[in-house]
Amino acid sequence: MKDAAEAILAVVAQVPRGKVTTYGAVAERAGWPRRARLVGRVLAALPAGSKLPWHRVVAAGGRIALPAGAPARDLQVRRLRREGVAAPNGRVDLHRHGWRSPAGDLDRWLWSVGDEN
DNA sequence: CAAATGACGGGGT
DNA sequence: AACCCCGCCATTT
Repeated sequence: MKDAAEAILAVVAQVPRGKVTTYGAVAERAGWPRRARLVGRVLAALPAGSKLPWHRVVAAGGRIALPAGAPARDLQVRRLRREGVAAPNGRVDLHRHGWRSPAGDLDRWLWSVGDEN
């Protein structure tokens, strides 16, 4: 599973400031569809002073996944806030801050490939 | 070895 | 919107 962790961390590292993505989306982009939980475990194992923007990863629907009361949760919310991403009620608006990979969307790609007919 | 446990997700009530 | 339930699966009990 070590390779998976590597791919996941690589994806998280790409999430730009002021944008957020979801566990499921990260898993998908990392090449491990439906393994959102794995993403959660990998991030949970992150060393204390990691430089990765783990705070830009939220649960489906924009929910902050960390349990209420967890110190890391507050840190995440503060960091997001500092980047201009508000999280009222422990929620971020994905329509507004959701990360759309720059012009390389998977759906778009799937459509443009099979048009050689 | 069986059961519980999550930084998850989606569908149903 | 708030829950509940179930599928998911490596780890921990």
